[in-house]
Amino acid sequence: MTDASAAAQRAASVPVIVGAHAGPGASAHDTGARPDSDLLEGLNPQQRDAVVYRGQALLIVAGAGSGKTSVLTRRIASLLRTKDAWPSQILAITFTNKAAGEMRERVESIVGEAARGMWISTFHSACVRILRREADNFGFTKAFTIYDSGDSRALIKRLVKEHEADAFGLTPAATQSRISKLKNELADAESYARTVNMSDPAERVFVELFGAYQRELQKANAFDFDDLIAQTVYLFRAFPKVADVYRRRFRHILVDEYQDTNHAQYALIRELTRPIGSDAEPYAAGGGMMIFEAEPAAEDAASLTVVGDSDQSIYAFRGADIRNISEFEKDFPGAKVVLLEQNYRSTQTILSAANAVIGHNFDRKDKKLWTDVGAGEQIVGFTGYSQHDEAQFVADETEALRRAGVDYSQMAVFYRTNSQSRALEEIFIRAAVPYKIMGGTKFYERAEIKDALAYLVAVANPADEMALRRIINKPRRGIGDVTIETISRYAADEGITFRDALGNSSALGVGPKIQKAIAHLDLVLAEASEKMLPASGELAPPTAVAEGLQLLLNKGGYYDALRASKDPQDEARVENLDELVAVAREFARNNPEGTVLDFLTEVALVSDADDLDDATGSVSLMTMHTAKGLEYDAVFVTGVEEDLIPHRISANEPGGPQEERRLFYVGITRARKRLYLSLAMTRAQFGEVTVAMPSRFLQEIPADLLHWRQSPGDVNSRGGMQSRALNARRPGGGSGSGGFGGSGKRYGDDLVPLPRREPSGNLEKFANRIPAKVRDNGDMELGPGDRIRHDDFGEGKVDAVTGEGAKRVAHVRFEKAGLKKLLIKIAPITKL
DNA sequence: CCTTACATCCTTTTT
DNA sequence: GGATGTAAGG
Repeated sequence: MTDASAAAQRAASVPVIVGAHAGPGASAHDTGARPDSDLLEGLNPQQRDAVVYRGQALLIVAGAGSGKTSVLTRRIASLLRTKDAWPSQILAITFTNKAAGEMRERVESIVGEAARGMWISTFHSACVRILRREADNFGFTKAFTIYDSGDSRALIKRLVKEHEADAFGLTPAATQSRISKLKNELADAESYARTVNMSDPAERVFVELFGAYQRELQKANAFDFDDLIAQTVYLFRAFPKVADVYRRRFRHILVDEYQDTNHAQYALIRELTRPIGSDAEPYAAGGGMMIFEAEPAAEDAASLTVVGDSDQSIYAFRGADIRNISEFEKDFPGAKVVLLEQNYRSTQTILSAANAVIGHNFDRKDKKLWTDVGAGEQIVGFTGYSQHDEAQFVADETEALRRAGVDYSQMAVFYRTNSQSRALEEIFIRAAVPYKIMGGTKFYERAEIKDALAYLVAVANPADEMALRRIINKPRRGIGDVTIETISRYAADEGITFRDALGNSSALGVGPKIQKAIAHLDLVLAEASEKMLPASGELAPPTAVAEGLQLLLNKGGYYDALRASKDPQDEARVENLDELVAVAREFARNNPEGTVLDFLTEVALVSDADDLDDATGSVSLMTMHTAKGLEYDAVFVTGVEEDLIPHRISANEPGGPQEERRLFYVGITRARKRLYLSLAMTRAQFGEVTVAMPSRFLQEIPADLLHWRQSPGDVNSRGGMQSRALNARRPGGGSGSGGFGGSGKRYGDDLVPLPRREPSGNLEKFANRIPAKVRDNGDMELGPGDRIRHDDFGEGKVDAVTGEGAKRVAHVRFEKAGLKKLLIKIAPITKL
């Protein structure tokens, strides 16, 4: 509501007055010079179109690096400048909170104060805002909390156990992902039950679980991530009057990364862009497309702008439906489509490689990125013997770039799975390269942080029994499962909540020691509650959250327990908790009126990518998923191996290999000037060393674009365990036996055998050819004293053998090369 | 009720 | 290799 008054205030200071609800109409841009002409400077004709178009529906197909963020921000600025919209009429949806923050900043830098009052946020944040306002309408309270995937997994785990559902193959993980998928399709337990054969006991149990899960959430006054969207849609459908409030308010809706929206998000957009008052009468809801009813007053519907690129759709696994974007024109008849193909980010070499790779996806609209900045450097390829060797190459190369004047913050290292970061991290530490891991074991997923937050939840939302159960014995208070069950039964018998039962510790019939512990916990929670949630009408001081948190941790005994512990990790845990308190203080500074709930909401909805990268002066490490939307001068894509990218699991999923290719495409198009593709011949995956094969995607890159610093062939014919990063040998010579994939496994649908391109230069003749087999010495027996010959190092004597099985390492003293460690299974050695 | 030892599963990707 | 779960003993 402050938005509205702020807008009104500004309205007084500008010459053109537009009625409060009279939307666009008489816009200013028909007369004379455009008020937004400065916004169009430096834009190409297509970008211009996208900024100035005014109509019901606009699809901006924005290839990687085509300046879409700039277009989107200028479009918003233009809407404001031309008085086609008030700030409060704009709803812009981005993929991450960070993207939202950046967009807001950029709009503000153009139009200044006038940007206030816009909603620029993620789907999830926007829905929380709406739900908090409307929660009382449908069986929740404003104090609802948000379950992240860990929370809901814990709940599901408990339910699976209670229903003995694992007997039907319903593991917690499987159940969770099925429920999530269904929610993304806007199904609930009842509607799902109608579609399946309920005589199948497994289905019956699943429906039972789904229903129980939902009841538990409601009882706990909590939403999970998927609910935030789906329940908002239900809210709008069940209460058209409420929906109309938001339809009236948001006249211009803009959605970024539209290719990654799922059905629920699509439905939400659909609801918001209906004409006001249009669903006074019921309409066919539920699965699939809804037909746009003949609307009497189409101009009443909000205008919709979506931006996306189907080649960058990488979230199908969590329900993103590429049809949302590919059928946009069908969904919104008369929609205007603008195509942005000129790339302002990368060199032509990088773009050609990207085009070639993505061109292998069939069933896609052909789109070719181009640039006028020139070819630039060749892509560099490197093959390490192990992931450590590969990491060493990356570290050495970052150092070389640094010396050449590239700032660390302009370099990034990508990988497919989070676990790959470990090897990189080890080497980076040793090489003293400053780095920052985005994501990974996330701060807010650490046990101690979750515990601390559970304390806050226990205060802010007493209905949330999960949170209470989590902290009731942390630190150890002697309250185990038996006691918890006792409390739970007592609460049920008395018809009170679990939280209230804690207040009656003397009535529980537990031992005096335990009774005292419960009473103490109850007291601490009550005290914190008083601090953070003053009686209605009063406002808690900004510092209340931070102080309340400290109170809980101190008086609750959490800090003491950690400090008393002799586990060295607990020291780090204390530091993490201190950091959380600091986060709470920071929050208070930015949101003087922020409540505990606001704090918890913010914390629940931050993502890795948000974890702000003022990584000033450090190299960024992240997954390719996290990399979406970012760009760097130099990019290293590591682990370019079969089973990793494309990931092994994707092989059996419909469309899996294609999505993996898009992911790889996203990775390489992040690079501005330099792109490195690296892999390792062996990779330690959960203890065992496995032999890795070069990714099929490497073959899809034209040979003349890729210069192998050390090709898979080099590694195959010559051996060794230490890094070759700095003294890399020339590629070519003697390498490149055999073709690709010979006897190897086959994957998925799209392993297309490529005719080999004739390489342009002789020097790198077979450089891009990928060998089928890696050397394998089988179970070569070696022991101390044995003499061996190594292809590179010559003869030497074995000092010792360590490790087991495939990981056996020989420590060898060579006559010329000195002491080396060799992985016996694959080193190019023969026993003498 | 807590601690320890052993077993098992696992690894995509995330709001 | 790591986290998480189960069984046994204290």
